[in-house]
Amino acid sequence: MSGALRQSRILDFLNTQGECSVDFLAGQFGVSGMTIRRDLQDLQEAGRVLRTHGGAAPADRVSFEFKFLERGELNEPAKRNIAATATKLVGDARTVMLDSGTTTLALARRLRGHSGISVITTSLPIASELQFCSEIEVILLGGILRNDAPDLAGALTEANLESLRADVAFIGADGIDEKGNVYNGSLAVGRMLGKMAAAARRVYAVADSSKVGRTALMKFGKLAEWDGLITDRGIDRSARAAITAAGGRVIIAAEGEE
Amino acid sequence: MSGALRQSRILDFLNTQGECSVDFLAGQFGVSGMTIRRDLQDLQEAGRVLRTHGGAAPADRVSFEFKFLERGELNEPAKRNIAATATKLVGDARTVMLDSGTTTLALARRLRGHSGISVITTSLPIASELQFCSEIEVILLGGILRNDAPDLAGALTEANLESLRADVAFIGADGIDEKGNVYNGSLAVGRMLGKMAAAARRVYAVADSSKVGRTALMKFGKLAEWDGLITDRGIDRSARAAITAAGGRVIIAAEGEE
DNA sequence: ATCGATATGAACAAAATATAACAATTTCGA
DNA sequence: TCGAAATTGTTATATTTTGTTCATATCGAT
Repeated sequence: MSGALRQSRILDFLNTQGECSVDFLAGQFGVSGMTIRRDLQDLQEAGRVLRTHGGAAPADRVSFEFKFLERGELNEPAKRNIAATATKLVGDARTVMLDSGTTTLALARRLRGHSGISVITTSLPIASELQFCSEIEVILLGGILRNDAPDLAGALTEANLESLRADVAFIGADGIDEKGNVYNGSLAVGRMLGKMAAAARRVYAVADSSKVGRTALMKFGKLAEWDGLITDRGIDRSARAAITAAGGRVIIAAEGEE
Repeated sequence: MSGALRQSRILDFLNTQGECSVDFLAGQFGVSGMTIRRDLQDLQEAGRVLRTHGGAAPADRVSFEFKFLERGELNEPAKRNIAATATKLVGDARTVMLDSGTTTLALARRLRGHSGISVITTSLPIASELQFCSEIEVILLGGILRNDAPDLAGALTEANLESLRADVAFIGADGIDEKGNVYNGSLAVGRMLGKMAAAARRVYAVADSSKVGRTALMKFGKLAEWDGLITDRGIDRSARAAITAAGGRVIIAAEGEE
């Protein structure tokens, strides 16, 4: 059993039966007390348990997690650069809509500096990221929690979008073709994103360059009707030219922006 | 066997039986540990597995945590008993509304066993708790994320409740007086909970006995119009008699139910 | 407050595991 | 068939993890 798994199990024990002694945990896992102490120290530093003399107690807070498959690295430079460029395009908008996704999550992190803005999103991680920013109002759109991703979609989400307006929206794309059509891999999400785009005065697509030139299940928008695509310099030259010719604006994220 | 196929099988192993050691995988495929390590490195870079020392875990997930100060101990026996009793009262309801709070969170954990039900909630921890139960549909009501608690309220939440109906609702109370009036400490949340109660066929209040005999800022319901209050045996005898006389039903949670 | 018992963390040692470099093998296209 | 490229195995060298010992700190009961 790996250390990470053992630590996770220790949390299970603490959460189900309250305080546990080091000796008890050592016996449960067949390891020495020192190992348990080191585990508990890690967990304490992460704020997940409270150390007591002789053992540990569940932290005096409920922590919960939203997990999702990490498609690409959150820290991929391209995504960070795209997020940095997108942040500048927020400008003086007071109301920002954010689609879910790792790029928009990186963008949300950068919004923490801004104050007095409202963020409207379907993404639980984004809501999590901004929950303690007292200067930012987070509005979560209602809807059905998807099984494979921590975000919301469905009829309720769409209905909510009908009654909201934003100054700017940043929407992720699973694919963008040469004509500037924007695609999503899910029918339900694509339909919802179409309404999100319709509810914002300015709309930007965010997508790393690998998405350009690909299509996906559902077309839900057109760059010519939006305000731009923010992507990285890896974009294919001819694809870029074709999109521009079709009326779309392509914004290349500057590199090394932090 | 090709490398790609082997990597795909490795994912199968990890997903079906959890953490696997390098040696185990090497034995399964009849290849050296080095080959497995290279496979795992590829999979890790693709974000599909988590490396651990000695093997890999399927927790190929990024997690985001919501944390909030817990007012009472989640592990307080009274709350667990109340949750256990409430679970039985779900009966054959297909749609369950859950207020946010530690008691309802404990109730949500018990619902994981049920299949084919829909859970409607304003609580992010509850959504988190149920997100991987594929048999349970989680509907998160939209709304404004509160700064001091991981749940939603506001006009959007109330509007969402207008369009939903549930078989049963469990609603936490900050206070319950002798006439069976149910109170909440926040105006916005109280108003929202009034709508939640109106949207359910059966409604139960859940509150540990310390809340009985107290009032709070806003009255939003009346036990006489609901189906009962689930509390623990610590409830004051005269308060219980008064509530019953006023037409409220008091349900005492059995102890030691796990 | 004092004492004995227990818990703790630092330092070190040992075992298990990872990494890098290189050799051997296989694959695939011309 | 040949040879380049990719894949895999082997070996030697780091790195991580775990266990043990021991001086110090902490707790609970007088």
